[in-house]
Amino acid sequence: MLKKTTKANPEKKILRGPRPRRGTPAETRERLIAAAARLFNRAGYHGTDSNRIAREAGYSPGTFYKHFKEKRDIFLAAYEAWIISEWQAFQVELALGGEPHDLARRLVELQVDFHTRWRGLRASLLELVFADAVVRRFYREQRRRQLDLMAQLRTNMNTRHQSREQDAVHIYTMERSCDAIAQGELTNLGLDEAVVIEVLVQRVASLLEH
Amino acid sequence: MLKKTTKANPEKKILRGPRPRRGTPAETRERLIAAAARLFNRAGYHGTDSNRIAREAGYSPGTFYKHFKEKRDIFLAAYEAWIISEWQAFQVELALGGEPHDLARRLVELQVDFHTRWRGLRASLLELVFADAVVRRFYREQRRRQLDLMAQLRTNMNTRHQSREQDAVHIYTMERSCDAIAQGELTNLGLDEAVVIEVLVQRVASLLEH
Amino acid sequence: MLKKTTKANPEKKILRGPRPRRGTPAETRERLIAAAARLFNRAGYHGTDSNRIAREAGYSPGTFYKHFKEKRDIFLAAYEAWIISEWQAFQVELALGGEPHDLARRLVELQVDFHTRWRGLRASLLELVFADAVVRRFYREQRRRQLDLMAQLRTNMNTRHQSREQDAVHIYTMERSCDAIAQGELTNLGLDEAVVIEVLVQRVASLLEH
Amino acid sequence: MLKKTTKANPEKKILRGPRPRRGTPAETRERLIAAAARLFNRAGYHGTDSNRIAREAGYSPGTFYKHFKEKRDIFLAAYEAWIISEWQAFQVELALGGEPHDLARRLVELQVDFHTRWRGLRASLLELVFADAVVRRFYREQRRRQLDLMAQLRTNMNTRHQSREQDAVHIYTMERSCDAIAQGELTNLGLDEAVVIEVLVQRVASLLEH
DNA sequence: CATGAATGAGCCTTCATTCAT
DNA sequence: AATGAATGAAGGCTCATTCAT
Repeated sequence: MLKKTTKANPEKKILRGPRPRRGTPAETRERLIAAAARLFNRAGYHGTDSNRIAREAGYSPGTFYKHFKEKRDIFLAAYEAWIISEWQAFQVELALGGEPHDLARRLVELQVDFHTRWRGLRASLLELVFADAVVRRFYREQRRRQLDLMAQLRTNMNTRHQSREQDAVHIYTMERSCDAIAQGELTNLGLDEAVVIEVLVQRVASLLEH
Repeated sequence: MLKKTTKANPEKKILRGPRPRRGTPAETRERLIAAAARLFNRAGYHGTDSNRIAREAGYSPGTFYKHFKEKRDIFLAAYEAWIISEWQAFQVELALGGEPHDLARRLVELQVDFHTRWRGLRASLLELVFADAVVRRFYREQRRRQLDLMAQLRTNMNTRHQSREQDAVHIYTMERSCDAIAQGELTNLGLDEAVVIEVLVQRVASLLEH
Repeated sequence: MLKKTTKANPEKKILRGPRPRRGTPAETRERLIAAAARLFNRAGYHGTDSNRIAREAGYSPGTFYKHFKEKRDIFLAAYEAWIISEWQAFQVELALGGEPHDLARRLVELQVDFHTRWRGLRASLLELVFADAVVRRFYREQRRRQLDLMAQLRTNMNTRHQSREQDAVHIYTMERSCDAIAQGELTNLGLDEAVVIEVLVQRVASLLEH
Repeated sequence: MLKKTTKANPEKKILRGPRPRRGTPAETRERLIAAAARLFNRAGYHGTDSNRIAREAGYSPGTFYKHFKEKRDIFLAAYEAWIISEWQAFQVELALGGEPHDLARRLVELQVDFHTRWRGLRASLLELVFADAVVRRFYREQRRRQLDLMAQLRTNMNTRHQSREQDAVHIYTMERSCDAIAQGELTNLGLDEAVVIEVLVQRVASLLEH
């Protein structure tokens, strides 16, 4: 009753990822998040199970739960990783500056690129935001920052004035269009992605001009 | 005699929906779809189980699977029901006509209304489109019809010329903005929904003008 | 993602109990409770897993959870089954009546017998009463009935007067002694079970005499 | 920068016990046993995990398993610690002597006190004795000593003669009644603990008189 | 046409235990 | 002597789906 007998289970040894064993907790955490991001982007949140994430990162199920209280938490962590990385890349482009139209193009391409690489996570995001209060709160917080940033940019760059509500519509336009490109929707419908991108570039550019 | 222990499903018999029992297959099917739509919109696709749908409609699990090969199928059916109803309402408004700005307002409000009532299904839609090839095909088909309709409208109404790509971006803008309103995102962020709606109305109106 | 592929798992077919398939829910429930009682009495609560209970009853894991919300619930149900059956047997002996000493002996032997057959469940009971608030409430309720019954018997039989507190100590004495016999503790320590039983019989008899 | 996502074990570093680190092996062992006793008495054996015991004592899981081969072993060690301490206290009272009734009262109160402080461990004891052969052997050994002591006391004090079997019943009565008091069962049922204690005192006193 | 009991694969999560440092 | 990251078997529970009536 008390003592567990060990059973041989040879297949359990087949690990997909590398087998790090012993690193700093931070490294392990990062590997888990990276693995989760990969899998979420391949199969979505509901198509990915926590044991598989651990295995993909080269760990066992227990390790997963040493770092994340529940499956949802690693989704949030991966989501955050995406936000941070997209954000940084965005800041880099902004800092580089350039002609409004050029800058706009680079920004749009950046967003398309990120939405493509994170499309699985993004596809799951809406359902989780709808169904899970914790994800919703986190999501709203990101949105708030995004709007704050846009407002601040408008001030700094002395761009065409518009309201936070107009900013929101702009964000939604960009976001949904980039998702469509990322999901291959346009190509699939016989539309020309380049044209859509050009439309988006125009919109962004018109914001950047004073 | 003695206190009864907890029963797992004491409410099993309590059916939420009416208790139709015996009707034409078509009626049964409709009731199931209506029940599914209600539940999907309350808890999302993954938050709704097929037995519960049957129960909500007043049927048993077996009946569910007599009418739908798998859970996904009833999602598609509910999705289709939404599309058709929104579509019809849209046509009615179009037929009523009126001043471009007025018509635009009615159309925007219509879409907001539908997206609000179907927000749970819509929230699940993207993940399913991403993860499931059949849903994806169905979704693409709807999109194609939508684009065809817009193109046709443009011709009929002799409106401002724009490309299918521009139509797509317009659709995305409307869709994502209406979702945000439906999910309560704007209110939650302290934005004024009325202002956003006004922005959308302007965009639609500008399309309706020649 | 959505569709699960069926995997062959031949060993899963090995069921220990009979394979009833389709009976009334009440029958299924009874079989599950009987199986749980058997296993709890063999290995204790923590040494018994819910899947095993289902299998022992001839069902699959899902069936278990159709009838019991959680593992604890079937423990309570088995506990109740024991209480009811011991109770009925006790009433039968009381109704048969007889000489105080004879009756006392039959009652003691009855209790020893029941504690022996239910020793595993009894062994787990205390820990659960301690650790689980729901089990505790249920347990207390049984105790209250037991005390009520003793009080009532005293009145009816016009037996030697004693307080509810004295009743409690009597109950504890009987209970713990019967557990010890049931667990084989006495034999194991080289004591004579018959002598202990005689001591208990004397105590019960002295209560039955006026 | 961005809001941190939930961490599984943010409190991992927060140690409940003092932070001893480095001491003689015997000290470490004692601290672990003390921590285990505390936790077992709070949540029972199955409600306490070995890592938590280590943490509570200010050590790591590895240290735990350096000192105890398995979780069961620390249970036995805590159990033994209780037996020894109760035993010593008992001897002290006996040595103090006094009027039979006074002595009896002190002994009963002593036992109630110990059973109260060790109630979680005691609650788990029966299940472990039932389910685990090693615990069972240990437990039986304690019982044997207890009976031996009683026999010896009877000889020394020239008390009323009774058999080992009668001793056993006496022990069971005391034990189970004290457990009930310790678990709050009596208060919970509206009985008067003081009265029960008085009953027990009478029983012990009658043994101490010649 | 409908039932609903039963299925069983598999997911999430825990926790006793190990071992490289 | 101690650490603590990592393990992995296994348990509780769910839910899409089937099938005998």
